[in-house]
Amino acid sequence: MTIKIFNTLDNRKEEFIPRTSGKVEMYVCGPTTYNLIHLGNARPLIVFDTVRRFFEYMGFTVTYIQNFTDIDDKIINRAKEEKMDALKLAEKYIKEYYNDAGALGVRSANLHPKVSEHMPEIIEMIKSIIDNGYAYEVDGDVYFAVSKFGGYGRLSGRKLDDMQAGARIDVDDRKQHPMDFALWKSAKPGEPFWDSPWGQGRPGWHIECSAMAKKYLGMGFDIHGGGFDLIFPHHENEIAQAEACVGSGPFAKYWMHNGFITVNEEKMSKSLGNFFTVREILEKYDPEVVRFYMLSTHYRSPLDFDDSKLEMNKKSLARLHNALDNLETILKNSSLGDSSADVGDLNKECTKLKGAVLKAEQGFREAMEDDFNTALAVASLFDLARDINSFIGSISSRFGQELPDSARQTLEEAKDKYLQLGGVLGLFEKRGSAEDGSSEMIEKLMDLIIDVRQEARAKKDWAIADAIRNKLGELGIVLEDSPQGVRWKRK
RNA sequence: GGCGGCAUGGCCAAGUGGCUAAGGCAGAGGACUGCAAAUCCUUUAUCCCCAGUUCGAAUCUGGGUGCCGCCUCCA
Repeated sequence: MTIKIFNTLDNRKEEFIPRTSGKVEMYVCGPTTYNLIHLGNARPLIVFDTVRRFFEYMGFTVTYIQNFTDIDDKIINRAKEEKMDALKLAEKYIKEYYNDAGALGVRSANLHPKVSEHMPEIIEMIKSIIDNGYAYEVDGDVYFAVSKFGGYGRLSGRKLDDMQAGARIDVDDRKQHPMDFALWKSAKPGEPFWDSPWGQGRPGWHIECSAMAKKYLGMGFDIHGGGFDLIFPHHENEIAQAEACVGSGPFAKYWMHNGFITVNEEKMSKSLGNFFTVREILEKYDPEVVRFYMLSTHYRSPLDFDDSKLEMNKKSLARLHNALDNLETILKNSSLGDSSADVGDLNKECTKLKGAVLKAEQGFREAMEDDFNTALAVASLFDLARDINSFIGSISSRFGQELPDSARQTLEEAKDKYLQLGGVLGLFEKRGSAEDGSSEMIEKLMDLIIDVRQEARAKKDWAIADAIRNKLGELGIVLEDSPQGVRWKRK
């Protein structure tokens, strides 16, 4: 087993060697909680959640940390608009985060540290950086001196001199170097603040991740992830801060970055009117479709959203679900039959499906081991779906609803593996639906309706049978008379 | 201006030197079915252009064209 990861630090795929055998420690930059999360936020969540699931599938124990930036200019501004306390506002959107992320099948991290709860660590870190000569204070602000830090620019492949030429920002003349960035910002009147050796203020954006990752994972942890746009300056700065604080590196061994999301081929922005929150998308599409779509392309490639692509993926995903439905239908509706007939061919077919299961699992694993190639892994799932469907078709045409024991066992195994592999991608999970007993009642009612219709069909009373099916269709329920039995599902 | 990425069938998307260029969606034909659905089978590409390296390239090199991202506390 060799897992390869494309490491932004060296710009190539590298073999993954964990710091501690059998364990993976990863830190992923979480959202700034000033609004509902949008599609762009959703991609790293889904990508790294999947990375985490794959490591677990491979037997690793994963420690997954994802922060919340709950102190930030955007939060402060928004809080002013809403005449609300900044931290309360952040708290509100953290709750909303769990709602949306959960819908997308993103599991909670082992820890979700917040900036506001790590002031002592952040201040300590800034002090160390100053003591080590990598930062300086000006009028209550503290800046990191990029020219003092030799490795600055390694992650993003930039040189300080090149960046000066193209800098478009107004240069603050209190900075020693135009690229110097704030570690601590003095508070303006009315803004939230914390006491520090440099007066009242709050941390700069970059220092939080360095401080929290270092606290919970220590220097030299395995994987640091985030969106492409964070490479510079955020992650570049994180490295500089952490390594300047400790006096040595590396901060993290593997840096992973997911590609950007566009909507109708354009970057999402409020001014273009193509800015979508996760919640808006989920009003129109099942979260599983969104997740499936995000995983149908390699995580480093750009990904474009529009309705036609989501519709397409909805149909693709339905195919995977149909195979699962086919499995469940035949296992539910069949009784054990006499397997003495045709046993030779049956054994051959069972062996064939078992082989297909193994092949799919191997293909899936190899795809994922190669820098988490989910697009290729999905293909293994489709292959397996086809093999399962073929097997079911062949078996049921031969044995009807009397399923020989060996066939049942083979199907159970295939189903387990199919669910497991889908689960690595976060698919096929049943979520939501409160356990209030109503779903059980619906099941029973549907069984009743189907029985009545089956009686009509037995008498070849197609008018009644079709009327029932059509009426149900109007209610959004689809009936399918498969050879393995009748099944229903919501549209 | 600096740095980086991308260009594969109608659409989406794997593949980075060599068996028949994955998989999905859409389309066509067939099987099954009371019909419908689901399912199965068959079918659709020489990989943006030019030049080169090589026995051999979608895959490497050079040039061209087009698109995109970062350099703005935007994931």
